[in-house]
Amino acid sequence: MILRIDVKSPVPVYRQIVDATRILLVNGQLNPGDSLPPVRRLALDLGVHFNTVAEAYRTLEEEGWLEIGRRSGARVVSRTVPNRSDPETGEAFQRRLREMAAEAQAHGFPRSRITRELRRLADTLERS
Amino acid sequence: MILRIDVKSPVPVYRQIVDATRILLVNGQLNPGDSLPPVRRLALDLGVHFNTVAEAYRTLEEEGWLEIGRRSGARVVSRTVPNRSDPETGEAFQRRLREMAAEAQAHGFPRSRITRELRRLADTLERS
DNA sequence: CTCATTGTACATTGTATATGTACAAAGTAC
DNA sequence: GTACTTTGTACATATACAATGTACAATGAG
Repeated sequence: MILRIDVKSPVPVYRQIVDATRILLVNGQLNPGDSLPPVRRLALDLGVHFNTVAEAYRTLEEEGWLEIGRRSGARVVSRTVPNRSDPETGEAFQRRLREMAAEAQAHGFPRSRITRELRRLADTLERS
Repeated sequence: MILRIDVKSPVPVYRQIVDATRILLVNGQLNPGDSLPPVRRLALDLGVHFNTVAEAYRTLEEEGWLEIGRRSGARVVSRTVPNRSDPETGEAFQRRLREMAAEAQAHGFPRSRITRELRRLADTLERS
């Protein structure tokens, strides 16, 4: 499993691991039955402590993606997606989207590229 | 100035203030010459300590949006947008976009609504 | 049965957020 | 010009959380 994390980011490392892994899970690059690397192994690869990785695995387990066993390690399980999406999720999604767009513009990122990236992601999601 | 913040959010309050204000600035709802409320006033409105608001103002000042004076308070200044957007900003934007989409899907948010929100924001940005 | 491999528990340390309190600066009123 | 009020600033403190260090427990392999 290849992840890139940034220790200088304000986003905590364990959450970066969660976020990156969740993308693999949603995209079907990790499927039920697949094993994740042992915490010590992934920790070495990423250059962090194994407890940090363990925390990330536990978070993903709470979200229903993984099953963790003492000797068996972390294994992807088939997950029943919550089909009842609360309205708050939608609002938060919209708000964070606007925040990110504003921040990108503030960094000098041209509006045309923002719209392009937004549409590109929309297309990708539609096709997969 | 009307902002909504959430003290239960994992995002720190001062950053929520920064993010929300930045949207107003980018959208032209706050313009050069406009004054922001005194820190004690906005703090009362939001239900936080005034030093928390002051920290947000300082962050926006560092980003080049504001000018802060002892007695004059915080005032919006005309800002020269960095026209040289470093490639890292673009990559980070794409990555965070994908992370958010994955998280929304994990929460049961239907893919169709995600694509709709993405395109809606793209349209809005294009027209304004 | 033994042991290596795996995750877990918990104490410790560092960092960042939010607050409390005292202070400094700078307009305003007279 | 002096006193006062309004503004932001500085810094010490409390707390929460992230990351680590270290010891332990469970479990599959041989």
